[in-house]
Amino acid sequence: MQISELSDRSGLTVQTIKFYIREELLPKGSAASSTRSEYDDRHLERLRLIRALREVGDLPVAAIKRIVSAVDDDKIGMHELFGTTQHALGPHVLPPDDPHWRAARQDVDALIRELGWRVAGGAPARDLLAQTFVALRRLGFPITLTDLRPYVKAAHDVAEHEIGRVTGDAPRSRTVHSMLVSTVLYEQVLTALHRLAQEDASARRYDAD
Amino acid sequence: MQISELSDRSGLTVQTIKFYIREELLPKGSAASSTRSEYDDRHLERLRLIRALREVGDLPVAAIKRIVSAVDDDKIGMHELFGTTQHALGPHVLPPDDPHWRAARQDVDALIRELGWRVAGGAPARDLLAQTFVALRRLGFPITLTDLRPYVKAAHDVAEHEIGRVTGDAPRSRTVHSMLVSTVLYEQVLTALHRLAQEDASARRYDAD
DNA sequence: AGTCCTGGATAGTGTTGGTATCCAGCCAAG
DNA sequence: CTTGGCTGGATACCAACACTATCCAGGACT
Repeated sequence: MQISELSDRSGLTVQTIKFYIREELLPKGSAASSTRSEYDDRHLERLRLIRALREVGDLPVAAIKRIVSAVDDDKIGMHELFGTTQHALGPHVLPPDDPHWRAARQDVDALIRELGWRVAGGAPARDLLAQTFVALRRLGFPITLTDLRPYVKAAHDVAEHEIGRVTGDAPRSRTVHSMLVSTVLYEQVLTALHRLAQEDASARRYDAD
Repeated sequence: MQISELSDRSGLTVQTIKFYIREELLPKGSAASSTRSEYDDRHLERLRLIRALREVGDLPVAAIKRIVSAVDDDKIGMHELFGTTQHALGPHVLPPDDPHWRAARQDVDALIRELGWRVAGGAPARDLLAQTFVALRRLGFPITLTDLRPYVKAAHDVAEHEIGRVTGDAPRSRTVHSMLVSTVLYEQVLTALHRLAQEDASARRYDAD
């Protein structure tokens, strides 16, 4: 397959594919001559993955690079890859050394401990949650455990379902893709449905019609 | 209050505040002299809102501008403001005229109809969901109604809880803030908890320990 | 022989979200 | 009544990001 066919089948321009090769998101094709390379289905599949992570997951190119190099490293186990993905998802802002922030972060840590969840201490999602706690408090809407309960339940139920869906007895590349799909794409599914459900609830509450 | 105090209390630099005034996110202070303006608590509160929408919600400045001008317009009702916020959240990519995409969009519309949800036809979240459908299909993980069920339930439960929490008998500004908080900030809460729950599930599944 | 495509390199583009600087004018402290 | 710091307003500048455009010479197909 030439690069132009790869372009047609992936829906990305030749320039963009070259750019991804330069950035090491996509491996080079095998050189057939000094001015021609051969690409195969693995290149195509990789491009589709990149496109999904970029367009749906809105991940920066640098984050995708970290993910795909973990994907390509056979020594990296599934749970480790999970951690890599979580780091790629962000947030990418490092928390300030602020007393409010430290308190929020401790609240988050306490919550996770209380729930008995096994989550790495350095998981970025801890910071993400702490960040919202700080913002909510600043805006005069402090969050309580009661407020959180429905979210915890929803998150838990959905995650439970997701982990069951990741294929177990399949080639590594399939399992890995299935995991990335679960974390990055289904996160958007949940977000989209959440927004739709909110609009419905708002219509029922405010829009008599 | 001078601008420097506003800066200290909001945690934003003077330059950034000036920038927000230029971009019409924040109204000017009342001119006390040709080189001095007076700011009040409403300015501070507005800045805190802007900061939350930027840093937690990751909304672009232009989107925040649209939100705050809807907030400031007393003629705009709560449900209408909801729609404005949804549009501000995106996605900001307009869908291509592609048969796969149209099919996905029809699936989404059918789903919403089946659920009986009252959602505007032009709601951007429809496109967001359709976009994930297309990507999932392209990656060889087509989504089914069964896959969606837990997400629908989770989204519905959480939204139901949220709409109940929006204060009813309070000054408009408080109600409006409470609505924005529910949509933008609690979306991040749900996302963060989802990621944490996934990591826990992954640890239990893959990381014997 | 001519036309098209290619790999590889380098430079340029548009958007976003601020920063930095400069300039007078003012205001309060000494 | 001067002096030092802060101000509004204007303008310029900047870095990151994700491409996009151009150019080149060397194949390859027709």
